[in-house]
Amino acid sequence: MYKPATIKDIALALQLSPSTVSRALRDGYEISEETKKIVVAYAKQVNYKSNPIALSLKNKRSYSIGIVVPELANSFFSQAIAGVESIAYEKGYHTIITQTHDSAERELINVNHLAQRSVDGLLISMSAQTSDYSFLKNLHDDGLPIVFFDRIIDDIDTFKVTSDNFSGAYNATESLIKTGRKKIALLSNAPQLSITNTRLAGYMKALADYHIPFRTELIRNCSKGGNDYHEVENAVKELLAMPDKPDAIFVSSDRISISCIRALKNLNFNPKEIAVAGFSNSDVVDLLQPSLSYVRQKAFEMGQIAVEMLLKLIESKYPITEFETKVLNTELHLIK
Amino acid sequence: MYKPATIKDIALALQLSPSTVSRALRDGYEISEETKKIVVAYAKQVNYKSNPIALSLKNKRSYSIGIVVPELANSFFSQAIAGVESIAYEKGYHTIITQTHDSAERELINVNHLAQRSVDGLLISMSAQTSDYSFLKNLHDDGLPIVFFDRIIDDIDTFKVTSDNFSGAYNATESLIKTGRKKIALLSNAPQLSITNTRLAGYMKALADYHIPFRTELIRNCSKGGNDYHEVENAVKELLAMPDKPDAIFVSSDRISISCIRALKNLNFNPKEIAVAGFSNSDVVDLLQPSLSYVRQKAFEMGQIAVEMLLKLIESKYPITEFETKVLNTELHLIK
DNA sequence: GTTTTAACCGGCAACGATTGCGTAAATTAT
DNA sequence: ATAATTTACGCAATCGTTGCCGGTTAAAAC
Repeated sequence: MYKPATIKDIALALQLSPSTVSRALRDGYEISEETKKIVVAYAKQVNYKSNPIALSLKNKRSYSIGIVVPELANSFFSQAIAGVESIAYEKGYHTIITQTHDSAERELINVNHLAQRSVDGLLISMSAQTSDYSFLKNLHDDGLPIVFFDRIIDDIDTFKVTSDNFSGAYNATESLIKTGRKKIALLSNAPQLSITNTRLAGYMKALADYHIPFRTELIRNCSKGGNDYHEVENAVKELLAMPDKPDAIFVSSDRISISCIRALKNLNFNPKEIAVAGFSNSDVVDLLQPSLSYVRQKAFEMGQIAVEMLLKLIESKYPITEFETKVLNTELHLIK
Repeated sequence: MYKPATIKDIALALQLSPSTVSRALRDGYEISEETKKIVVAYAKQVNYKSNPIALSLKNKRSYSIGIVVPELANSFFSQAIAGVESIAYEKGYHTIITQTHDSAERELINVNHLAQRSVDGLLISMSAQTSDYSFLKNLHDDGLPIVFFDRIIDDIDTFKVTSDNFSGAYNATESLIKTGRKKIALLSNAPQLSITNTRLAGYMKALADYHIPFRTELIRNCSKGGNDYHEVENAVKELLAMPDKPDAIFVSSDRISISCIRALKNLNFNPKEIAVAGFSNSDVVDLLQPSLSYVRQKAFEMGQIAVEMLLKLIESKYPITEFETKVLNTELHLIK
């Protein structure tokens, strides 16, 4: 079996006590320079690396942070994770990434696993299908530092960072209106997500500002969040089969934007006939056909900010009671 | 701080010894049914969960496996990871995912971190920029179970799983030839990757079989693996500026396929003028414009097979000396 | 009635690293 | 020359859990 050198091994080989070796390696003041040299040299020779597991057990600190996202295949999340890593590595923390596939059950399992493997803190963007947040609340009450990003929740009082989803949705809707569209459908994600509702509000405000009546029959919730393509295709099909059918679709979810484009293609719809705008952080969204205007979130920055908040929580000597929710603006990219 | 209940806490509360509690919870034969009931009930009440860190320290088993991939944002890898997870969770293992961004340095750091956090084994697809495999070889020689997938290497003797890159490349090239293309350029990844060379061989064989001369000036290595778009754009630009310029491009790398498409669009090239075929597991490749024929790998299955191999290594009582390299076939999707 | 034999449970040590405390020897101060 | 201090190190406990060795009862066997 794989068996790295330990402090005891070194102590035995050098006829010293483990304590002395430990202190020598950490450059303790009570160890003679000569001894230090010997120990350090031998440690290097046998490629000694301190055992993080043992340290975690003793210190209850692991210098690793857990990341929980719905779906790695979603560009937004992989970009956010890259942002997290850029800061975390710099500060000496490692990241442990898990995905929930938008399943509440998997989310519970993953979060508990991370908590028990004593991550020092948790970055989480909630699964679309989670409605019971008590497991997170319990962990948080027990003192586990948690920061929410993107898909945040109200029930837990801590640092949060998300996009200005209201304005993003408003601007996207407005851009459709400005190109003459008046019957704008909305495809959205599961209604228990914070972002779903905020984006709905932005959409409604834009309609109101331009005196376009709000029609509930133009709203479709795809509660499986685009994990089920057929749910989206059916929604699109229904919309386009309406007698007074929409001339545009605003998609308020990243995954569903792509599914919507695919549905329009599969249903052989003329791109001129129906305009699409949607949230998307896909790195190929500009190459898609039918094309769409898209709202891009600052995913990388969001990851960076989230982890900075988390590290503040982790490294604070005293409990923090004043929390902030940061809101990042979005960028609207129009079809050329 | 977050402080879960321990066996000691239970022992103290129930006036028992820690050993008794431990055995009661694991249903040891030497504990009376009555005591077991009491202990189990109390453990449930205080939500006792065994501390995996302590267990790892003691047993040198963590029931977690490390996954190292170049890039999470690459659909191929996120699909493979999903495959790994599907099996791993079922068998009671957790996954710890890290990405290298194709950096040799980051790969070294991540692998060492995983090894020291005592993962029971490692699944790895090599970074494009790694040329020194000694760190892996050392770990492997020390007994750490390792399975390579997709981007495998020859230097280490263990289980491996990859795609039939030769046939994939052959078929894609052949499809271009069959549509009348004769001057087929090749865009490929870093030459130290196994897959790069195998795909090159498939490309060359197809040319040879159809009596098309092989021209080195039509080969371009993008050694940054598509992480640098401009590298790809320049390669495309150069190819298309040649006096006897190619009428088709075969892209032998997932990431670069997308970059190539983007380059052709940015350079305003007529899709009729130049046909493209490439490896891609993107879930939107069928929606891209300019469109391309694409070779799809069985990423999910590859992840499943890789983890099954790894679990065989991990759970085997005796050292395994007979290793297998599994090769999965690919699917060619032609432009409609 | 004495010995065997279960059934049940506790104590100790160990996994690897750290740390407060104790202490011997060496050095300095008086 | 003696006391006070410094230097340099070892001991033992700790984190949570489990394996191993005991030991104490009681019932069963002789």
